[in-house]
Amino acid sequence: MQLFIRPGDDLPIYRQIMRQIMDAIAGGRLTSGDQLPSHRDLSEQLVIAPLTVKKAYDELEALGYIGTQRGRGTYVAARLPRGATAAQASQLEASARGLVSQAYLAGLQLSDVIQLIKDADREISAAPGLQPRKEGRQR
Amino acid sequence: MQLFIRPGDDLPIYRQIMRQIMDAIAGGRLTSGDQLPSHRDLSEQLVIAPLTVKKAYDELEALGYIGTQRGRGTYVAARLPRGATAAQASQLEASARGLVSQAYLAGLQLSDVIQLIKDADREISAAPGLQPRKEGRQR
Amino acid sequence: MQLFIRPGDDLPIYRQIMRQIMDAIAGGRLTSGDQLPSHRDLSEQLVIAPLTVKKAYDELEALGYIGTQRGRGTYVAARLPRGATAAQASQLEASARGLVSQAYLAGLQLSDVIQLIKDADREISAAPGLQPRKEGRQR
Amino acid sequence: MQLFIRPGDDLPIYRQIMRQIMDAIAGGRLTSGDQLPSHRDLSEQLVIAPLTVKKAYDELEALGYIGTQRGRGTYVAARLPRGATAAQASQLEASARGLVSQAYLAGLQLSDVIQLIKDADREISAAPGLQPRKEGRQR
DNA sequence: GTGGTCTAGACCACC
DNA sequence: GTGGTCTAGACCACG
Repeated sequence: MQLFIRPGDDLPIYRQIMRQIMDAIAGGRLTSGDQLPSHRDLSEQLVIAPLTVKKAYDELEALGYIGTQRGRGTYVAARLPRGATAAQASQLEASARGLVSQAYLAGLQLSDVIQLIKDADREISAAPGLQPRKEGRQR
Repeated sequence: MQLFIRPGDDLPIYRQIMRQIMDAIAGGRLTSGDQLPSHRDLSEQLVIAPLTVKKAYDELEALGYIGTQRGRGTYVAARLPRGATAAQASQLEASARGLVSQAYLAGLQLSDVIQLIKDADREISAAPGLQPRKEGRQR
Repeated sequence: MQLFIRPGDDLPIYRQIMRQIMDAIAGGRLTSGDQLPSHRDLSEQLVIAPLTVKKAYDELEALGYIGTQRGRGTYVAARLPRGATAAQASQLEASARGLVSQAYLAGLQLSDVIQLIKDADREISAAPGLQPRKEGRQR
Repeated sequence: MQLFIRPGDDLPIYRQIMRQIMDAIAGGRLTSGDQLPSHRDLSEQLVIAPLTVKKAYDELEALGYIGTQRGRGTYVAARLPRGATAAQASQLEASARGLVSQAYLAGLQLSDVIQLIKDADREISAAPGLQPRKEGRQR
């Protein structure tokens, strides 16, 4: 299980957790049915309050990425909310625009940005990240 | 002068202003020496508190993008802070990673993301955006 | 025997079971003296823990809907607890209020809600639901 | 401002709050743009922890009923999430089914249930409930 | 043991 | 003042 948080970061801890889990799903390292560690275990491991992890899980559940079953655990949703909504699409455009603008201010060219994207793709697809807890394994 | 803010957005208003001005600089629609509207005028136009605009200007000044000349107004800095700092570089990587991850969750492919980037490039370079207030044109 | 459970549901599994049995009694598909499947059989069929079914039966027994005869099985009670208690009445009002509110938020009218009620009535009275295990038919 | 909670209730406090606010919206006593009391004020008034109210507000926001603006307050959403989704529709059917079943067990007839619905309609539309805090008013 | 709820504080960013 | 985040506990319901 590799999940990293940077306590003083600009991004709230619970969002760092959300993002890493969503990254793992996006990269295929977590797929439908995989069990996530209990929010208590994860909080212990990351040395943060259980509620903080729970908040991340709650939001992910509200977004449809994971589902919880009382007394049993938390799992990656069977049907992931794919399919670009209009809102998603416009947000992606805004993000792309932000990235490009940011890059130009730093003196990069369009080709440099595209290289950045390719690097990110490789990183997301390959990163070891988050070890799901499959059936009886783990302690 | 076209500047748009969304009050309920995730991004604080003052950051929305900062970003749009930085975008305009990145896109060449604002260049060294161009005058920005006074924070009072801008606040009136956007129907927000003057302090909020002032905060955006202050931060931009602290970052070196603009400079104020007491009694004369606010101008885009003569020497813009180009040149990728280490911090900037790592932040760009993080942004790229976020964009790609977000896109994959929405079901897009790497090629789709690259297209998004190209679209953003065109939009940033061409958009009319922020109309600088050149020389004497007052109000 | 048709009994359906949704593991990740808001309602605990044991309550889903209780509700479906109470529905069957309300709809006349189960009546006084009908035998219910053993909690072990039912748990096997639903692929859940036997304790969960037992809890549902225990609660139903505490409420007076069913009775167990040691060594013989579980049966629908001879004298069902009809007669609206004050508590039941106020709960019914609360449920009705919840339903109406929920419907209005979804854009429905009063008449639509009444239609929903009529549909539900038809469904409850007619549905095949829970097949009681009459007399000697064993497994 | 009238909002009532029953601490020991079956329904969690934060859901009681959610429901009453949704009821108020459904009944037209709260409409788009109305400001809700701050979660701190409301928590004080109800004598519960601020986080509990906040959780109710958070969930309502996730559902699209209200929106928050940092530093300004919380408001009823401009565009309420009307329009029966498939999920909403099936949930309404389930609720209706539950109500009817519950009523029959209590010995009521179909006509009695319809009367219950009509009573609930009157109550929701007329109840004084939740006083929105319009512009400068309040304290 | 798992998730669900709640408390009573705290500090920060924003407007 | 507002909302946003976080802590370090606690108790309960569920399976």
